[in-house]
Amino acid sequence: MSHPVTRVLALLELLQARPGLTGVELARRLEVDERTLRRYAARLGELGVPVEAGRGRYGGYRLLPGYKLPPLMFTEDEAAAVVLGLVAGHRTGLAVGESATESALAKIRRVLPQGLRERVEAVTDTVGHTSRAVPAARPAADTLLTLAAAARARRRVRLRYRSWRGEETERELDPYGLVFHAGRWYVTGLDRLREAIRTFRLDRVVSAAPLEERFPDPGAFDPVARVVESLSSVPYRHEIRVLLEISLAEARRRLPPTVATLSQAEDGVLMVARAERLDGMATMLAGLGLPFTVLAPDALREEVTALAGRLRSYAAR
Amino acid sequence: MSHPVTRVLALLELLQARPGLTGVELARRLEVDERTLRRYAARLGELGVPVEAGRGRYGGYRLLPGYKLPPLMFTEDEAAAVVLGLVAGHRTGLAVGESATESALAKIRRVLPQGLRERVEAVTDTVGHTSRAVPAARPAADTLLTLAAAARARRRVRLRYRSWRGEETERELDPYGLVFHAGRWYVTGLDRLREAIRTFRLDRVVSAAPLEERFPDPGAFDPVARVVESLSSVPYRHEIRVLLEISLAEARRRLPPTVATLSQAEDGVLMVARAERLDGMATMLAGLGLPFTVLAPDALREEVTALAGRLRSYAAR
DNA sequence: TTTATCCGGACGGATTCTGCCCGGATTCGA
DNA sequence: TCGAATCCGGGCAGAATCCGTCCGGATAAA
Repeated sequence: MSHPVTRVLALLELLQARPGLTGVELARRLEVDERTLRRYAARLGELGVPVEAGRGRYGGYRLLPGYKLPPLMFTEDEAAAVVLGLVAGHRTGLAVGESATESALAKIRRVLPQGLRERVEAVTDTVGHTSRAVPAARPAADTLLTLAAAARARRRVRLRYRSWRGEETERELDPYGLVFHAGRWYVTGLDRLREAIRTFRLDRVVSAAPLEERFPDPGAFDPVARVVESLSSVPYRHEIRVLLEISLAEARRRLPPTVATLSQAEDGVLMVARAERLDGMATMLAGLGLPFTVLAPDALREEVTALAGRLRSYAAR
Repeated sequence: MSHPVTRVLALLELLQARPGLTGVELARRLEVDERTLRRYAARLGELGVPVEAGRGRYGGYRLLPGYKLPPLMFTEDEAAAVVLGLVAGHRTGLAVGESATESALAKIRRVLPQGLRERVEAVTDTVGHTSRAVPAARPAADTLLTLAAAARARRRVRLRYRSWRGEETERELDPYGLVFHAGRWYVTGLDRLREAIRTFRLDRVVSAAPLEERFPDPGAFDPVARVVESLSSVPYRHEIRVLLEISLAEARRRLPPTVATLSQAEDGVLMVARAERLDGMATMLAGLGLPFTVLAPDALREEVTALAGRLRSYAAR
């Protein structure tokens, strides 16, 4: 072991992989005197990588979070897992910070040893998927982090938001929760501009800045249910009410929450939904393959009857 | 800038973030003489982090892949993206190497500066999901990397495999491709033990070692189709053939490949599938909401007719 | 109390670091 | 071909750093 830079990094690597090693052991591994080992530990502290030591029996050294991120000493397996994890996040839409993800990937790929890089690329090149990649619509990492921290701390945020039309508005929001749904990130909470619960897509958030104001605990507010509800509460023309002869649990498994609201009723499950066109609803009901009763509207009964007629004609071909 | 260890790491950080910086610029940023900067570059080389320099106009320094992975100097956004990417991969099942992922996450979390760690944890703690997490069934990173490299290089592998019953077998496989499907990784290829195409789950692979033998290009072999087929080629009772009045692209969007095989025909799309029960198939066809012609079997026509009758009665309630 | 662990200043000899000097090599575009 | 812009590395001398050794002391847990 020839040089201090080498040894200091080796110490960092040992401590990242194995918190709690003793000074004797670390000195042995680095082939230095214990006093020197202590100097290296101090050196890491000067680098912004504080090292804490427990004294006495069962003592040893471990890294503490510092004011900055230290060099990360990954093994090859870990680096591969990181690359594939980033790629996976990208594919599913769960990745955040397009630029942060891309630059992290670039940094790793640039220095991946040849053999490992080929193996990792073989995975990404050869793997086939049976489900489609999610179209890109990702929030900046900072937006997500800021809103999550604000939601947890119950702090109001000032939100600059760009609507689908391109208009920018600024408002204050009490963020109640974050939801990941169908490849997109949403924040839902009390919009102080409208004094109503609103849901926003994070990829449309231009900026989010925490304010000093706190908001009270929203109690049993369910962000997931709320996002799903707001996504489905487009003012469709028809309100539909159908009684399904099925259990509530099974209905929940079969029907996406974005499609209908389900509740237990006397003779089955009450499904309440909205639809622009009733023929599509008739088709969906037929596709459930179970007995149902149309409570409203009458026009849906007619659509179901018409569908039955069509099926009859198809079978007769 | 006080100390050589500090400066060498600062150089590494600069080069990871900005390949191509000139010696003059790097020396300025590190507040050292250019000659010293050159010495630092050489020092990185000694650390196993080779630095290449382009001479002449538009020259500059950049990192090369070395024989080992260097310390990775991530920004806070990048680290957050890595953590969230790993968590995303874990959730979707696309993550590999349970232990590699966990240890990489542990390494980062241990040293994330307080503020950033809280923000990242706020995300993972507060986010709600509308789709379910995939149950864990992940291959070791090494297994995946080895098989992918072998598939690409068309090298046979010796596979030790544990069946669902717990029996271990050893065989040689010509891996044609890897597929990720429904939260699981599969490899498909020519099983030299059976001399037939077989599909294996990677989480059941005990070990995979590349051999010297090469295998010929499998030509137009489609690993995705094959995996899907082998997963669905349970010997269902009925073969079904239906002509759908729809485009092939739309059919592919509406019908999961695990359900049916689709091909372009003269008057629409030919759907070939297998089913144990025809009433379920009738229901599915009704749920497509488009005209169709049952080519076979006759019993399916009867089931469609029966479904039409049932729908008629529901509408009459 | 005992055992096992970490702590840090001081010293002196050995080694390394650094800026400066300098002649040389290599790209690229006009 | 030339000029501009870039990298290269040995040598020198003064400054800085490294390292083992020494040592008295502090801290946990059983």
